[in-house]
Amino acid sequence: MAEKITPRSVDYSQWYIDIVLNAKLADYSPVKGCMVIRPRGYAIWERLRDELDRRFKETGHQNAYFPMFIPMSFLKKEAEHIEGFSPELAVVTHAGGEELEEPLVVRPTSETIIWSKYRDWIQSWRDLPLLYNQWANVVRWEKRTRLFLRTTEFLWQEGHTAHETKEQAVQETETMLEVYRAFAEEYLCLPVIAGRKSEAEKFAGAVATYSIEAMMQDKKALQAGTSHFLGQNFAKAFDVQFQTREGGLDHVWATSWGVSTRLVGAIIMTHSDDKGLVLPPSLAQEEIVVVPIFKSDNKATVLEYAGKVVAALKADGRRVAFDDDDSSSPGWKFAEWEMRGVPIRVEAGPKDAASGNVVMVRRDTGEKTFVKVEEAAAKAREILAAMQKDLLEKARAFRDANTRDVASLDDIRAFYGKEKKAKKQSEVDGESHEGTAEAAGGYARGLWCGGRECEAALKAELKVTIRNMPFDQQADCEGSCCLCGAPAKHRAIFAKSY
RNA sequence: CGGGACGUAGCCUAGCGGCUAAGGCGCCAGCUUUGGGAGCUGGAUAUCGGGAGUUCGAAUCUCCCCGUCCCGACCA
Repeated sequence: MAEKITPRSVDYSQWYIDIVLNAKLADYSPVKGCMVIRPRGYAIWERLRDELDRRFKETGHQNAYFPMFIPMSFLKKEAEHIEGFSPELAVVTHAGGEELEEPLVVRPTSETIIWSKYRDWIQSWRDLPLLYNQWANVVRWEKRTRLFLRTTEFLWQEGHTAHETKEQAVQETETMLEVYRAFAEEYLCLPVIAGRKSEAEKFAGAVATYSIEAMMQDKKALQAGTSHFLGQNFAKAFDVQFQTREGGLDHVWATSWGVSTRLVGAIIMTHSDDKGLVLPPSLAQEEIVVVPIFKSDNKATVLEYAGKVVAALKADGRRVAFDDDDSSSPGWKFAEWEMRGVPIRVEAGPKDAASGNVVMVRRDTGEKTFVKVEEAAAKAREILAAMQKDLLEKARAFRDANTRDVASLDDIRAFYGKEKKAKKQSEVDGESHEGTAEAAGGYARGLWCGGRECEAALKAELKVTIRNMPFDQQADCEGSCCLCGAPAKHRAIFAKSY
């Protein structure tokens, strides 16, 4: 059979699409830019969602649900907000066979409808803080879509909190970004950089936006989560005031924060290879697949043996698939389960049954281990734990190897200019051989003055933008802006991004 | 939203104005097989993306629309 997955070295975009479609994570819908999330894809989202939800509850948040239809007038109450979102709104003008008096916007985000209710619910400082989250779908009419990464409709969570003081709201913004950072690294094996967004990149209506940024295998950055300090902007727009401890009146301070199904795309693009999906064990629908290898004359023996292995693994708490289908060959099954990203494959055949072993194969490294059957459960646990750790470290090493300190615009040009040469070279060669490692680019780290102009100029010239200003790298920012030479204020990460 | 490419069975592809739209993969049945995508025999599956037009005749030519991919613009 023909190779199903386009190698990364040939066409990174096509590789990504091939994985999503062939691993049956998602499919296209009849409506442009929308996607159907299939069970294997949704399972990843479910696991991710459940763990994140647990972490939200642990930090004192509650879930609620607000409607998807928002009166158009609500969005107009916050000037920057409507300006930022209006190009991508879907609007309902007719319902029940009649034209509506006021058009309804299908939510692109829920700040406005939520704040319209917070106005009713918040009277006193005793009502604060209000720490709500909702899991929902949102719609943004995107011009250019990509499965999971940018779709017209997507699933996400949006936290919306209200606080008594500015300090508390800022604290909440930072706390939630830290929840995202820890979650991304521990659970998704995505090494991320937590930092503050530039003015140009911040959320429409926010005072400050923070993000976690991940690097994909093509060295482009992907914003994996955001947390916004909204100041009193929405409280003022929706007139949400409360009585302070001192008896005065003040507008409440707000935050919002979210991650979306885009994370599924980030996971795919960070860990997977040319054989298919690679998943962190934490997210895998099945941690282990057991493939019995039998002939017709030993089928019963082998199946019984393999069945015992399955039982032992399940008894140890593992999520196990048992592929005892007799119509496809072992080789087929191996390839198929690798495509699906199952972390461990256990092979159990007649030779193993005779020797009391099984073969354990690790998805990310391909490493084969012969294990005594009574040690299989312990060994599986060990491999899964190692894989969870190694995937993060491998991604971190890749990122660090593709991060460079820059001091001038020429440094940046050289950093990304190489990529152009590499592309031209590969065009000459007809095909490139090395995979993504050959392309230049990645994160450029340098001092920045904070000015909008030099950031915009950089974007215009190289399509490189400021991803964020890492929290842990703001000490010692003396020097000049690597873009314009003015006195620097921050240290920023520059990169091409999704 | 502009430029380009593409759309033929579940998937990939041939056919590019003329007879009943062809092949591979997959699928179904049976036999045989199974340690890295097996084999044989038989079988089913196509409003040729949709619509309109040109023509004696359209998968094939023209126009419009829809969708996917790539480039650009845009993008909390």
